[in-house]
Amino acid sequence: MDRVAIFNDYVRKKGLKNTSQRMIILETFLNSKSHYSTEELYLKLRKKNPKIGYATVHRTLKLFAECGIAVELNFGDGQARFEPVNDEEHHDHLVCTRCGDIIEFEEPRIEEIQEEIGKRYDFKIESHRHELYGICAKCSLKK
Amino acid sequence: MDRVAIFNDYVRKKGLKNTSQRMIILETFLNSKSHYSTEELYLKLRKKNPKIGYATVHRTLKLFAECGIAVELNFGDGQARFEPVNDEEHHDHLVCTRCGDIIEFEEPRIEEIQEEIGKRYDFKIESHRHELYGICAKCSLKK
DNA sequence: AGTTTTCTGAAAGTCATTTTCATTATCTTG
DNA sequence: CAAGATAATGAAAATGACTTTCAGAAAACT
Repeated sequence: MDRVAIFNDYVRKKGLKNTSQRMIILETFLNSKSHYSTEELYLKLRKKNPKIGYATVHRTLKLFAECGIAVELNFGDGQARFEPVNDEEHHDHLVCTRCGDIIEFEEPRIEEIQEEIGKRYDFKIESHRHELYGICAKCSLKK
Repeated sequence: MDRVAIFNDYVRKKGLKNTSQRMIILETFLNSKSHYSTEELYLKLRKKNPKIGYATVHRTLKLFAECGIAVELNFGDGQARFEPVNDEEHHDHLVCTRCGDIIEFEEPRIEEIQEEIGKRYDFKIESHRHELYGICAKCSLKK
């Protein structure tokens, strides 16, 4: 089931309504390089749809997170970012503290060890965040 | 060098002043179970020292982080938390999403893999955050 | 002790986010 | 399809954590 279908299902089940704004936001959100903050997505949407309000964008992003087609990320810059979720793959992030660039990485071994840690503490892991902060290759060169 | 000495050194080097408030805050901060938010530490300090202001507590916690005797953590509840740093050991956190309890874990294998990932992307890692969210043993029992 | 400089606490200001509320749009039912 | 019920929207106000301001207080230097 693709993410649009998941969202529509969620909306139906919850008795919510399917509005044009939500569709526009969903489409733009899914068809873009990820890691949008509310502000960024709002500004982007605004260009083509000047009538969409900031609050709606924010509410809709929260809704995406709620129904599982997005995750909320926070890289310590003081604003939440949202990333479309892809069921097949899970990744974490390298965050460049100089240019703000975000690189995704996958590491199944870490996922395994996490499971192990959960068992060790009798802790039911539901989600995690794992971010590595530092200087990316480009910035290292630039000096 | 213990953390009080590190702090005093830092203050001296930077031309800052050594005030009674800072000493009180430092002592309370170090001698407590960790993971205080500014608010929590402020309320605790207030009981014995009604004259200490919120801003001072917050500024001082930031100062601790700056001089390396504390780290700032963020568990997604909208407020920063500070934890005293212990040079010898490094740990990450399990955060119970039901009761807010925080359990520390150490896992050298993950630290190693992180190094490896840094090399893979030619990325100079300076810090990281790794948190596992879920339900702790106690809360699982409570139903 | 006097001077300079940093600190402090209270209050005001920021900034992202959230809520409110009057209006509008969607959905369901008749 | 129209009417009524209900949720959604956008603008503005509110919130809450954090940050800054500023006048008086405290520390460090001379």
